[in-house]
Formats: sequence, C-alpha cells, structure tokens
Amino acid sequence: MRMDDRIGERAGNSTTLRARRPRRRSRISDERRRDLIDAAIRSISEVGYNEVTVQSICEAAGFSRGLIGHYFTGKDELLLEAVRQVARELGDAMRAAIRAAGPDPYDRLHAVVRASFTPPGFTPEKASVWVALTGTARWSPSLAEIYRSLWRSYRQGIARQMTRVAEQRGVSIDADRAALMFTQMVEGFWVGWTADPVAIEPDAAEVACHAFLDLLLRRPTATDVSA
Amino acid sequence: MRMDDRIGERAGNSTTLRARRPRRRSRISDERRRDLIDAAIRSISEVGYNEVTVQSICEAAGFSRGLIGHYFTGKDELLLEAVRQVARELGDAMRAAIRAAGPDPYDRLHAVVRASFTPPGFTPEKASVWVALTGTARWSPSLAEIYRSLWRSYRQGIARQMTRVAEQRGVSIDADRAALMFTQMVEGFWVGWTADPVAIEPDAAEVACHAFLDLLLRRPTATDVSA
Amino acid sequence: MRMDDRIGERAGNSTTLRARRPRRRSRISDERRRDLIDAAIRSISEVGYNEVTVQSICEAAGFSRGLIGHYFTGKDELLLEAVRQVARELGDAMRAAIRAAGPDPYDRLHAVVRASFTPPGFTPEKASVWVALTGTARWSPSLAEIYRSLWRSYRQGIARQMTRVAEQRGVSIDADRAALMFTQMVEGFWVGWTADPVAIEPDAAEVACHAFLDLLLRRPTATDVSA
Amino acid sequence: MRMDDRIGERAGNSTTLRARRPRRRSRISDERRRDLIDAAIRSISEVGYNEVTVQSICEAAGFSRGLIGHYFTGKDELLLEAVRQVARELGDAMRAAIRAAGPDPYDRLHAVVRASFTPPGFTPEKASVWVALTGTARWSPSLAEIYRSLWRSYRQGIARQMTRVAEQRGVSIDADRAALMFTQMVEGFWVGWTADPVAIEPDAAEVACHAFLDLLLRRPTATDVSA
DNA sequence: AATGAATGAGTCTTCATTCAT
DNA sequence: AATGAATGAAGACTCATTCAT
Repeated sequence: MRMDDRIGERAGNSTTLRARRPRRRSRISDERRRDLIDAAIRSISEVGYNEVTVQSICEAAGFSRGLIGHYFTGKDELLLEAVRQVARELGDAMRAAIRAAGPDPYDRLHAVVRASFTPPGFTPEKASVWVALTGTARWSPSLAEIYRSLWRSYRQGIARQMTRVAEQRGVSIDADRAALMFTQMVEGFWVGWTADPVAIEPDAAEVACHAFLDLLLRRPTATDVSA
Repeated sequence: MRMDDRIGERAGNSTTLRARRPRRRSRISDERRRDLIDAAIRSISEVGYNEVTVQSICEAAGFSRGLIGHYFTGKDELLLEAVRQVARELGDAMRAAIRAAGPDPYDRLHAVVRASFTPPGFTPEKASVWVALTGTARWSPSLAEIYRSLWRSYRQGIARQMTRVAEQRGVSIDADRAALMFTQMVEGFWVGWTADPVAIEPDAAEVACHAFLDLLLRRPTATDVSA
Repeated sequence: MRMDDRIGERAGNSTTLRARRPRRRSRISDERRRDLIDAAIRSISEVGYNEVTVQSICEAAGFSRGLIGHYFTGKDELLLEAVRQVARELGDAMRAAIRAAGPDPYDRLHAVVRASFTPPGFTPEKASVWVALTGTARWSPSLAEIYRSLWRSYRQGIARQMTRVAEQRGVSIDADRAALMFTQMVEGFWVGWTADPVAIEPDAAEVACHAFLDLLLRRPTATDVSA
Repeated sequence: MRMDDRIGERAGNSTTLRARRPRRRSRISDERRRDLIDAAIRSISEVGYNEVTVQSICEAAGFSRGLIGHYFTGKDELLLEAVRQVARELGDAMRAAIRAAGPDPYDRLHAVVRASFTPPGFTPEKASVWVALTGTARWSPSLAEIYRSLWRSYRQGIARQMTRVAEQRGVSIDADRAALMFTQMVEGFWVGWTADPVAIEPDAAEVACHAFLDLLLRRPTATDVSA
C-alpha cells in the first residue's frame, strides 16, 4: 500500500481532495477512532506493517470493514495515526519516568534507560510498531517526521542531563555526540530485539545502556587518550 | 505481498508442487539472476520494500515483467536473494577491511568502524535495503535468519578483537556485552541515517563509533565504577 | 486453470491458510452465490469449460470481477459448485419424473427416459456442462466424485425398476448389466448430442432409449440364445 | 487456451496469417512431428486436455520448448494433430479388426466390439484423449469435425453389418437406429471408463456390448411388441 | 536442427474504498 | 451508527510464441 503523505496531517485539519464531511467530534466518535487506532497497533504488531489490511484492523477492533471510512479518510491516515499514537506514548513514558526520577540528572538518565526497556514505555507491541516505522520512514515523509521528532526531543533531554552530570563530576564530554551515541544504541537495541529477540533481550539491553552511561560519565584517568 | 518463507531456500533445492525445471546454471542464466538481484536492490532502495513490484524491478533491470519467472520461483524468492546478497556484501566488506587492517586488533576494530560507514560496505543502497529488512524481519523467519547471521558473526569478530585489545592494555571488559553495545550502536546509526539522514550523517556516526571504542578500551581510573 | 481439488469441499468447511471469514449466510448472500453459480453454468455452456474465465462469468452475472471473491474461495470453487448444481438438478429431475409416473415400474422406466432427454432434466445448458464435466473428471477427483454419485444412484434406480418389470413379465435379465448398458447409452447420447447435435437429436435419442427398454424386456422366443 | 480453428487444417495446406516457411517435409522433419504428436498424446493423457502446456509436451518428447515452433504453427495445431492421430488409429484398429474377422457379418460385429475395448484400438491413453475431445468438441469446430467423421464411418459400418445379419436371420430391425444405439453405448462406456474406471471396466463393457448385439439380433417371439 | 532467452498478453486474486440500507 | 455489498484498480504469475545463436 502506498503511504499517501498528503493525508498525513490530522484529519481535522486536512482538506483532502474529495469532499468529506469532517464528522464533528462526538464522544462516541472519539471512542471509535481510538478503538480503531488501538486495533491498528495490535494488527501491525501481529502481522507486520506490510501485511496489515483494513480487514485485519477492523477484525481486531471487532467492527466491520466499512467502519473505517466513517472515522478516517482511509487506511493510510489510520496507520499514520496509529504510529503517531505509539510515538506519543513512548514520549509520554519517557517524560513520566524522568518526572518520577526526581531532580538528580544521573537518576534521570538511568530512569530513561529503564523506561526505554520496560513497560509501559517499551512493550512488544510498541516496539514492533516502532521498528516497522523505522523500516519505512525513509520512503514516507510523514513517518520520517514522526521518527525525527521523537528522537530529537529524546536526544535533547538526554544531552541536557548528560551535561549536568558531567558538570557535577567534572568530566568533560561532547554531550551532543554522547546523546547521539546513546539514542542510536537504544534504537539499535529496539531494532535488535524485534528482529532477533533471542540474542537481544530487553534486560540485557537495559544493563548495557546503564553501563554505557557509566562508561561515558566516569572520571577518566590522567593518561586517558579518548577524544 | 506475503513473504512466503517456505521458498526461502535456493531455487535449485526447492521442490515446488508443480515440478519446476531445475534450470541448468548457464553463463547467461547466472548473469540474468545477478541482473535481476541487482535491480531488485536498486528498486527496494528507491521505492521501499513495501512498494517494490515485479514491474519496478524488471523496469530497473531493463527487462520485461515475465522474465522473473524464468530465473526465480517468484517475486518472494528474488527479494530474499536480494537481501541475502546485501547481507553477504556487508559481511564481505567487513572481512576485507579487517584483512586490510593488518594484525593489530585495535587497528582492526577501527577498520571495522570505518567499513561500517563508508563504501563499499556502507552505501545508501545497501543501508536502505538493510533497514527495510530490519523492519520486516520480525514477521519473516527467512529475513530474521539473515539478520541473525550477519550480526552474529559481526559480533563475534568484534568481541574477539576487543578481548585482545583489552588484554594488551590490561583493561578488563565484558567483551560480549561490549560487542553487543557496539553492534547495536552501529545498527542504530544505520537505521537513524536511513530514517533521518539530516540528523545522522555517516561521518558523524563513524566518529561516534571510534569514540565509543576508545571510551570502552581506555584505561579506567582507580575510582571508576563501571562494570 | 488448475482444478484445485483440495478446495472441492464446501467453502464453509474448508480452512484455507489465511483465515477466511465464514461469511454468514444472509439472504442476499445466498442469492448472489446462486446468481454466480447460474452465470457460471451459462458461461461454461457458452464458451466451454476450458475457456471460462472469472470475467466471462461475472459478465454473464452482470457483476464486476471482484465479486467472486466475496462469495467463493476462488474460481475453482465456483466452477465446482456450478457443476454440482447441474448434477443436483439432473438428479432432482429424474426423481421428480419417477414420482410423477406413478407406481408402475414400466411407466417409471420410460418416464426416466423421457426426463433424460427433455427439459427440465435435459437442457442444452445442462448437457453441455455435464459433458464438459465428463471430459475433465479423469483428472479431477472432485469432478469424478460428482460424476460417480449421479450415475450410481441413477443406475440403482434403473436396475430396481428393471428387476420389477422383468418379474412382472416373467423375463429373466441381468438387471445390473442392463442398467449399466442403459446408463451408458444415455451418457453416450448426451455426449453425442453435445459434440454432434446434427447427427444425434434428443428426440431420436429418446426413441432409441425407449426401444432399448422394450428390446430388453420383451419376452424372448423359446430358441433365444441371449445371456 | 483458445482452440483457434482457423489453423485446424493440415500445416502443409494452410496459409496462416503470418508468413511461415512451410518447412519442406524431410525425413527428420516427419520424425520430429511424429515425436511431438506422440508426446502430446501422452501429455494430454497424463495431465488432461486443459492442463497440457507446450512445456509439458516438449518435456514428454525430450526436446526443448522452442522446438514446437519449428514443426507446427502453434500449440493448437499440434493438439489437433494429436487428436486426429488418435482418431485415425481408432478407425484403423476397427478396420483391421473387421478385416481379421473374416467375411461373416456377425463375426465382424463382435470383432468391432472386441476392438472397441481392447488394445490397440482401445488403450487408456487413446481413451482419455478421446474423452477429452468429446468434452471440448462442442466449442471447437475442428474437434467436432473429428468427432463426427470417426463415428459416422463407424456407424455406417455397423449398420451395414447389422443389416446383413438381420437379413441372414430373418429379423427385421431399424439398422440405423440400432447402429446409433450401439455407437452411443460404446461412447458411453468409453466416457464412463475414463471418468469412473472403478465402476466401468473394459471387460464388462465389452461383455455388455456383445450382449446388446445378441439382444438386438435374436429372433423375436410372435407376440413381441418392440418397434 | 535445436536451444533457451525474452516477451507480453491474459488470468486470477487481493484489497481499499464507496455507498445504500 | 454500523454493516456488508459491490466495485475496480493493481499486482503476481503463467504460458504460448518469437528469435538469435
């Protein structure tokens, strides 16, 4: 199916080509949209992004095929909303973890690590949707945008905390580069777990990321040569 | 399209229901298979794994649609071969880089890093095919197998060299975990570059990975807390 | 096209690889299935079993090509149902004729003959579908089964009535063999009419079959040598 | 595949639309044509008329796919020749049987019966090709013509012999009708054996046809009522 | 003479979408 | 609000045929 990026915007805002009544947002309307989005997430996770069909989604939602047309301009929009939803929940989980970790930047970093590999931030469903997204983003501006914004804000937060820890410890680091290394390692673990869950387990991934932070933020020896 | 994993094996071995001519491997036959595989790689890279069609491949190859049937069981087998080909070339490039780097394990590690982000190992085409693979492997045993084998051998090589460097330097590391961290960081950079080529550039990725190695293998301070 | 005999069973029972909605039998659903089956019969009769296409059927039914997928697993299933339908109607017509003929076995035999060459049992459409079936049954277990069951029951009924007439008249016959001769003669006339309608007309065929019955069931001379 | 009846004529005579070198009949040329025709017969018998492909024929002949174009205008012509060949051999076998039976018309009739259900006239291969023909003749003028001519001559011969026997015995029969009954019974047995070889065996068929002749040609009682 | 490489038309099937009820 | 009937476009695959070698 072709990701039609013109309808990537929110349904409410978009003016699609063929006139379509905007269906004012009632209580039940929101509920159905949500039902379908959740079903889409489950369905992607189950059969894969390529194999999802309107049929498989509506079956997962317990509704008939035709319903989708009442709440979304089409399959593409629904899928996009589903991915957006996952991205939003990932971001929310991170923020919540940071908030819960208290003010200490070191604690916060490790809280982010934990949140990155344990529910509700990391779940099999979310991870597989996310990885499906990464595998398609290159050819879909809308998905790429979702990808960019999640990591951009994640990365910024990480860099900020790293800077503070480094300052606390008197360590000098290139925070931007370190944050980049960190986010891509996390990304790599997500992808790895999805593609090869035997070799890459969430627990090990979490431990590895904690270790990376410590490696990065430990005080170097006098003779240290690292850049 | 459904990745039918039963036909993942080489065409020569598979016995489909309808007897299929074993197609003696002639010179031209091999050449055409190669042509089509290359075209498939280009086509995946151009339009994405989901959007590749027999037509897009054959157009890229400069042949008519029907030709695929002469050299492959079907589209699925061709795509699989294309992905295998990419994986093989990635592996070959790594091995060649190591060989070229000479015997020193430290040089070898950095050579692998370089090869991971510069041609011929890393090319936009290969990277995008690879990332398409990672986004689908979860739902396709054949793709998952390709994924596993590439990283498994890559990881082993890395761990071996890391162990040797650590011994040389008198540093104690958990080589397996370090290798895991390393491979997933590389994977994360590949995915990141593909999905967001502006934020993540191959050069920066390479620098970051070199830095990671140094971080990992530098002599720690007496007070260091890392595992 | 290949007659896939694995899907010869009713759609409701079959479990195909991809789960297929059992399609609740609604009023309109039954009606459409029937429409398509009738159209398939017309289409076979018109262009021949080998030349029937999904398109020719749907055109005959006045629907679009895609509809077939809603009501049948595929073309094969539809064709099989069409042939089953013809066989069923043939059997029904015979039974109805026998019932209408009253209790006398001699009357019943001739009623069967009449029904075998006049509507509604025998119609050009039914005959041509039937003959198409006979020409393919050898290579299709499902069609062969249809063939077998029709004639088996036809033959049994004939043999029973023949036995009774023979008893009435004090004639000794080998009823099974006679029934076999009879059914194959009828079959031969059907085939003959279809392939060469000029030489073999239904009227003549009917007369011939009546004559055969009389020949068989007449009282023999004292010197008769027939077995 | 569409039976293109315009090329039903012999290759040598026909002027097909696209210019085609007539390929003068050399020794080897005739041999190859014959090879291909035989292979076509085997192939029809094996996979059915509908499923025969140029590939299956050429494989059966031990040649490559392209060869067919050298000796026939196309698949259709080859199939037609194959069917013609079968019809010719059936006719030849009947004539040979009659000749071998000597001058007595009664012997001749039974010789025809025997030849109709035993090799070389009747063989599984020939029978299945023949039945495939009967199932398609309705929609193909060329096949219909083959059908007609075989039975026409068969029927004439039978009628002639029946007349002679009837005269010898002083029995009055409608020879044409009797011949028709006879040929259609034979046809019905052929079809029946092909479609349901368990219920209808050649031996039983032969016995039944002998019985039919005796039934037909026995001296009737004074009170006989048959027409 | 024979091969097999290449073509492209034709067919079945899937599926997103529309719409009357 | 929800259904499911119907459409038609798009894709994969088969296969007869052509033709250079």
